[in-house]
Amino acid sequence: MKTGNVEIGRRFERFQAACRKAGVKLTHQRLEIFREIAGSSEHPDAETVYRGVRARVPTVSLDTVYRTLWLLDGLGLITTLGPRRESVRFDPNLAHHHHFLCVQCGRAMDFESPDLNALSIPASVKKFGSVLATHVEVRGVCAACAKETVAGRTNVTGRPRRKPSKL
Amino acid sequence: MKTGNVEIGRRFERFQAACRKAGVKLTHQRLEIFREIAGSSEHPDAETVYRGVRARVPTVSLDTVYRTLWLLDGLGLITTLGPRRESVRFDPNLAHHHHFLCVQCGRAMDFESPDLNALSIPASVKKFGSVLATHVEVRGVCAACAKETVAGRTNVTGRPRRKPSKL
DNA sequence: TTAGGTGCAAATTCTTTGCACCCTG
DNA sequence: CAGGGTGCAAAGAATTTGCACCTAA
Repeated sequence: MKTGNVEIGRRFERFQAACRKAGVKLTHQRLEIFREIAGSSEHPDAETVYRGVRARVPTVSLDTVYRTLWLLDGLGLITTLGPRRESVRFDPNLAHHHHFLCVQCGRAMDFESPDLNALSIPASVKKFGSVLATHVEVRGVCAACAKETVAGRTNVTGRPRRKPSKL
Repeated sequence: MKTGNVEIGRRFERFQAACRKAGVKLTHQRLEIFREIAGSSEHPDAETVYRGVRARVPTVSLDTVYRTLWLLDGLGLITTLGPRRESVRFDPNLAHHHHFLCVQCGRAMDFESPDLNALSIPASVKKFGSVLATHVEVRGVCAACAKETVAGRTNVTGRPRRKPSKL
């Protein structure tokens, strides 16, 4: 899975511009960590990124990778898969349904929609494997969090609090 | 968020039938753990289920909750949100895209689809909060895993291996 | 210069495992 | 009665934090 050079270049520009705008420093480590992730269409975890970066910057620390990854996430330069920095959650609702996920507190709400149940998946997906289920994931900020977010701080720092806001 | 009694009853029957069919014992703890999760439309994590069950069965242990939850998952009685027992993964692809998630190995593949990008979300979702993004999550078994799964063992035991199959 | 970044090591939290005893089928 | 299931305590992993030194702007 390779990503075109043109696209990678674009991602770098976006990165540098975002750093400037957000007033965060453009360090060697950040550059290399970004390079590591921007160049792949894999969905690496922190450990994997760490291993890759260490090949070029032997002194980086795993926690810098974590901080940078969350920084990039905060800057909107990358996203995460699934629930955000929360552990696995279980869902007893076996009816076909969909989720609204709050990106602040991690809360998940169910909703139903016959239209969405009837989604047709592009044929190209079949080449990945056999399909068991399909659902729509909507991300946003839930009403409760929107209210709390007084001054719109976005915590771009890459230093998350351990429990963002346990439900 | 409450779930109707009829539906709960149905879930219990399904549970007992599934246990019988899979040949796993129907213990007091399992019943109570199932009751705890079947009765809510929250999406609790293991810790939350544990607290709830402990109110009725003071001696349950957290690890029994974990085992039972994964057992229920293995039996197809509940599902999980997001990636399956994997840590957070990051995605550098900012283009609107969708995911195919392998339920065996956790690998995620991107795919694009103008049709899916154009999904219209039901108006009822707006009451949850503001929508930032929407994407489709397809779950299935990837080609690689399908090949490996020789005898179709589904690991219903609830005793997962620590690293199911690190990508 | 100087506030923001970094590396290190220790702390935390979340999960899983080993094992002896217990209970369902 | 037998083998799966359970609780406990300890091991392991994945993340985060405190802090003193370093460096981009």
